Amino acid sequence: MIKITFPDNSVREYPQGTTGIQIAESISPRLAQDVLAVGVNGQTWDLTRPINEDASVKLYKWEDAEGKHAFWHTSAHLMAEALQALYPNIKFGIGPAIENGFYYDVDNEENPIKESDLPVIEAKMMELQSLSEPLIRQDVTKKDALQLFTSRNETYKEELISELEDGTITIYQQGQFVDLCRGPHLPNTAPIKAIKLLSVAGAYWRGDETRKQLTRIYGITFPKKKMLDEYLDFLEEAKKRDHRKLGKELELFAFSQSVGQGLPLWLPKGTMLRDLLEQYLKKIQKKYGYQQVMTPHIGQKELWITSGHYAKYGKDSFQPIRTPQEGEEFLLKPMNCPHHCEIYKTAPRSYKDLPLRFAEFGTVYRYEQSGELHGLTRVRGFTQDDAHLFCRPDQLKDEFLKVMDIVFIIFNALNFKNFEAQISLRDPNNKEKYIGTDENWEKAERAIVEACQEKGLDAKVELGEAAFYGPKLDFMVKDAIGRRWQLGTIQVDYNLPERFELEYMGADNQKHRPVMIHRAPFGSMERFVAVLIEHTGGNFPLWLTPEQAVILPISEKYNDYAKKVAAYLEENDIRASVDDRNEKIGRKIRDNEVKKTPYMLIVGEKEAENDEISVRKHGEGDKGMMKFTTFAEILNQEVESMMNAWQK
RNA sequence: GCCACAAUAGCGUAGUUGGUAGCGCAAAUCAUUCGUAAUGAUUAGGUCGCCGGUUCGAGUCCGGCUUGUGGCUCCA
Repeated sequence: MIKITFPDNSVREYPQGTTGIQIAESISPRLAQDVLAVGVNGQTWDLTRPINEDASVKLYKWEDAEGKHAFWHTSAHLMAEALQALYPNIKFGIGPAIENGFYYDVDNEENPIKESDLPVIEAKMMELQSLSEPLIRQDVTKKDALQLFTSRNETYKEELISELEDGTITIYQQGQFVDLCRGPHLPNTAPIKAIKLLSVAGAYWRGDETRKQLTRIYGITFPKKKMLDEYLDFLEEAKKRDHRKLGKELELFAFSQSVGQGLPLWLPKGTMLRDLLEQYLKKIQKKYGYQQVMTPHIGQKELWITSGHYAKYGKDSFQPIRTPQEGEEFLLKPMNCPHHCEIYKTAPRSYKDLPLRFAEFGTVYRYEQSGELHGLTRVRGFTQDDAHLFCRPDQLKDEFLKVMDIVFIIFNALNFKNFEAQISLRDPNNKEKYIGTDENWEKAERAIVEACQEKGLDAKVELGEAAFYGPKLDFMVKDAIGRRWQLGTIQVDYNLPERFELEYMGADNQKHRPVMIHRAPFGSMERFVAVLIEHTGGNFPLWLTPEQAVILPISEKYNDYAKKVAAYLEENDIRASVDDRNEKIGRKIRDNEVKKTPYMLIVGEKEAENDEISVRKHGEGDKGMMKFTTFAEILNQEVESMMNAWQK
């Protein structure tokens, strides 16, 4: 007998070789039906794999990430089985479960899979699923595995196997389909009741641009048809929050083919929103000792040769601007750091002057690959809420922590609760990609890791994701359909101060090198606004919304009174307008609900007599009458408290 | 940049064997002067993204380009 420990620490005895599914059956038939995989001493196993020693066991259902993972991984195999049945010469790459569903990379050489083929593949999957074929796990030697997949002409699998260690190789078979696979899987395909193949895409083999591009087929499956319908509904709903759609509907920004790809035009309302965000951050930065600076949009090419950016990005960027002067070349600035370094150098600095914090909403231009452009989140011209902090080494951690505070203030004000933090460090195996000494890198990386620890911030560490001049701490927020975008960023840099020969005079009367922090709490105004639109669905907080109130006269007879109210509100810094169209009140209300204006102020005979308004709140309805002066006071108080919450 | 898909009026869209473009909203005009999610009528608006080809004839078929969408790669 073996002892099985459950998550609640209860222990039961089972015969040696008991499987996860048998354990589930011993507890309840319902559980046996719902269970998808089993955790054995922290590893996820197949339900049919015998457990031969004492173990702590957790049964995973659909609600558990591990359960979904096994479900979707098996679905990927089911799709592969269907593909093989339909296209006998198809070759398989990899086919994992992902956050929402699964994919398989395939190579159907002469006849690549197209979107129009998906329904046929789906139908075949259904057909095979109805057979409820078992997935059979088998340990194999490297030799046998190579032989098996070579005989099947699976060249991609051969490559994968050749890199594996003998004795660790397992294969899974269901029906005619055999796959190199670590597992775990469902016992059989029976639970996969609802199937939807979503899209096809090109994907480079092993993520390497220089290698062959395979066809990646994305799909998702569920144990119930209803769950699939709900998921598809969710995707439909998410489309309504797409910032590109709302940006157009709410007249925030636009693109023009004549202006160029990835070069957004900010419309009046979008500009208002962006301005308000900038003012908010400026106010915070002022409190935190920043000084605003302004620098030109271009600079001599030599600036970026000095910084190292030209060597790394020069040929893939907007090309230099020439002048009538032979040999003179300027670059559109792709970042603000060199300019800010030059500001630092305008005066001799003393250790007493530091830290210096130069902030600028700096517009930069980067020639992103055409395929990368995406709404406002990835553009070729954008404005960073940039600042560069120059400090003494002993001030670094404190400065870094204060920058983190600003990021948290911003995220908090806009209700970004589910952000993820990522520490991006050097790839230790690929150091030639980076500039600067090992010593400086280690100092910088340590500073970030320690700052996160001090703040109790649970940050994921990613190797190889650092900028070429220094490590960074990034804050990522998801968009409406779950794509992650980097917003705030904080970077520690020992390298640029050296390249620009920045100095300060220490208390010891010796010259020292300052440390630099690059930081942008929003990241870029464009991307931040994009993610904000998707988070709010266009229902912006009152302090930020371009139009806070609209006055709706019942008929044209009350237009003059409406204008009087509007003038008062404007005098009191409230953004309001009059809807004086010749329409019925019901129509005006509807249109302004659709425009998501927070307050509708309805005025007719009753209101005009007493300097009153009828207040209607967006999404809530009629709030009754009040003096318009009272309304202005209440609204301004609300805005005030929202904008100053961070100071408490 | 690569793979797949798409592009019809300001916006959203119909147009299924190729036969000369509809609809809704918005706009303009007129009537109506209205009390909490769409008043009615009339009018105007389209070289069907661009260039080329096939054809008696192309929104529709073919090729190239541009722009966009979903991914891959990239992201200072």
